[in-house]
Amino acid sequence: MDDICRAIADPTRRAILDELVQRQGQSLFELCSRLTMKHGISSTRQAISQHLDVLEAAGLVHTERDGRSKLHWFDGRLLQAITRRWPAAKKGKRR
Amino acid sequence: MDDICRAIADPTRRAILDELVQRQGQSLFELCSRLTMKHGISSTRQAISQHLDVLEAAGLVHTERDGRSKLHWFDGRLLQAITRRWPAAKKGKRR
DNA sequence: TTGACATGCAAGTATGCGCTTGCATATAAA
DNA sequence: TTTATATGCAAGCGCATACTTGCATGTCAA
Repeated sequence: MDDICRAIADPTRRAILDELVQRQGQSLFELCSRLTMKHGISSTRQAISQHLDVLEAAGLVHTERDGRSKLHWFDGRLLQAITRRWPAAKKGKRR
Repeated sequence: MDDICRAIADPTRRAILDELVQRQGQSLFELCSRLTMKHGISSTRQAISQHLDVLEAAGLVHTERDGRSKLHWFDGRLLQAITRRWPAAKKGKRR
């Protein structure tokens, strides 16, 4: 839970998740160019790679090697734990 | 969205949300003692107060003054945006 | 093999953030 | 009023972390 919440605390990592939702199975290079083009992110390849490590360690991204590329898939199942832990209903104020 | 994700990235703030879910309308002092007793958190009152400011700025906690106390309510509606933005389904890997 | 391509590793830097400390403000009781 | 209670404000410290830089590893084609 700690890893998940910290992983989505960074705006670049949230953009990476957005990108993977739009197109699963992207390589590091694909992600870098699409993040630059569509999300206005000007980080280096190494920075994106480190973000992907964080997302993978949190269980939000799964990977698979394909030759000299490494492909990435988003998996949002663990995010459900957030709304399960803190129900949305706002209880009325006591008066 | 940025405020929400950063707000739940801290373990003490997550414990505060847990406490408010269990008992809404707590004052700062109530929260401090209950966090110490039940969650093993040994932060000062000022630290908890700063965490509450972050949670309130993110819209996850609403407050109301009551004499010299300030009461706090949890509101988890904005947390729904997380699972709405990133659907849980994990698409199959392409082979 | 050589060369190009895609990623991995590691050290250094710098900003952000959680926390403490000290004092100030506001409300309620004596 | 004086005293105690509950919270607010602000400066400073230390650590975590996002980022860059440079080099290394691994894969494929010619």
